[in-house]
Amino acid sequence: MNNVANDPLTRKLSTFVALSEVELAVLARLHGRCRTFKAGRDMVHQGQAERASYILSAGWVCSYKIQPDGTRQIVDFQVPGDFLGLRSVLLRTSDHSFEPIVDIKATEVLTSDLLDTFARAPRLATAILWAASRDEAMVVEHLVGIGRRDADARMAHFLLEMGARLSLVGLGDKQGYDCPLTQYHLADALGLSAVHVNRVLRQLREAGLVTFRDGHVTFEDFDGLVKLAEFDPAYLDQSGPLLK
Amino acid sequence: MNNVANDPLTRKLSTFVALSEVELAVLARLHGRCRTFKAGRDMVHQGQAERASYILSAGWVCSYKIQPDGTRQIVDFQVPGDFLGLRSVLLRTSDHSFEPIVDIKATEVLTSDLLDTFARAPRLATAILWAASRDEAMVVEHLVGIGRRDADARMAHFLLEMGARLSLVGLGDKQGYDCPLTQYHLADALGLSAVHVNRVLRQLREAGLVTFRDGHVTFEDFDGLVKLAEFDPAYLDQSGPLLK
DNA sequence: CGTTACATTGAAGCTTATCAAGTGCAGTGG
DNA sequence: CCACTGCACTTGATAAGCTTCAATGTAACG
Repeated sequence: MNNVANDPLTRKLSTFVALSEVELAVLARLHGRCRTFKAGRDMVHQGQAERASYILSAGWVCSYKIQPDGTRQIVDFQVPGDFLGLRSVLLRTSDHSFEPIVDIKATEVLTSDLLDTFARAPRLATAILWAASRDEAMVVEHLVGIGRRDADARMAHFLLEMGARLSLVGLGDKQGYDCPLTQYHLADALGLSAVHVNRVLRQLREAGLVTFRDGHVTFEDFDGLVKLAEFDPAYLDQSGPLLK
Repeated sequence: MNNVANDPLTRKLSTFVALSEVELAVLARLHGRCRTFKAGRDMVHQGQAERASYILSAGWVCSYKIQPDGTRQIVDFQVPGDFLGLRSVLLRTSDHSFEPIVDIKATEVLTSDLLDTFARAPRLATAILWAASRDEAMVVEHLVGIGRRDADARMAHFLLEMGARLSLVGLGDKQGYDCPLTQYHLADALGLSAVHVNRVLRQLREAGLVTFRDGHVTFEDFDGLVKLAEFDPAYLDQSGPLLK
């Protein structure tokens, strides 16, 4: 369980409520077996009945759905401190798949332990539900982006959101962040073709707004990007440490 | 609180777990003041800090987000038995707005009562979390539709989903259902223009699949529509009473 | 009976997809 | 060490799908 205070989930939940020693201990006990997963190999498969969820401690994961015609829609990315599969523990089958984008570390959380926590540490439970609500708000914002923003704004918004999320756990700032995604991941997430993703990235780069290259996102003109994307981070509910 | 057993929410939750007398009583007590809202007048406004959520007992509501440029994305529709604003009770501000599509009836649920219920009736709490998980799964499927389905399949999928959801609370079947939406609602929900919605509806009608007219959806060729939409209702997690 | 809200249709044009070809680079095995 | 392979990225040409603009139709309502 190592140093709980510096664990990314603890860090994230602490922006919502200050947790007591006791609550931190309950949270620590929630962390089960620590497992590693290889990049590219699915952890959970669509349609599979899954009894546990995970807390991601290192690396990036994406959750996605495959269509019968083979096209893929990435629903969300998970970064350190995020839950994996929290939504589907209560559903009879997982409605989506998880793919580690790089080699990752995650600890298992048993559904029974989770429900126990709800009865025994209500404040912690509230914090976990807050995180889940925030996750859903991100999916909603993603939906809005795909439905109503053009490709440029969509990309800009996405890059800004990931920056804000990563900065919350200390993995990014207003300069930029490390990002292991390929242009294919971006395409599957944003509902675009990989070819078009390439063109959009070029435009943003040539406009001097942002550079996506060699696994790193560099913000060249942060405010300009915010304006293009009409990015309002209210939905992330992290009024404190936004991008510094 | 009238006849709880026939209340649409009770009916919905019962497809997940059989609730005991005691749990039904707690659920009944959760229902606060019954209120009515006029069609078209917003109930909750984006950015507003909201302390309560609602249980919808009659009528249709949509939840949506407005973009700075004025375009609107409808995130989901709520029908009788659905919660309203459950996701945002824990967030500091509501991240979206609610508009009643017709005159509706809804009962208020206080956040404090809700959290109490979690501690006092764990099985009921699980059922409520199940409903919330299912709502999120619907948003995810909506995201997939907008990102990866063409306009025809998107429309077909939407009409089928609403049919399945309504049949769960006894308001629809394999023949069709009453639907108070305008083509503008459909456009805002599906990420299309109203003009294109009109054309798509015409195509589906002329192909002998569905008719959307005068506030009523009529399935003319249910299986054909399922095939076109590649509709797999697994995500709705309502294995029992799907469309009859 | 004019007004308003919703539905319908045509025409033109833009955004994005698809197809096709080619570059650059890291890893692998001879 | 070098050819070979595979993957990610890049670019151009063409075309589809959908939007926008504009006009018209239709039913309900005060």
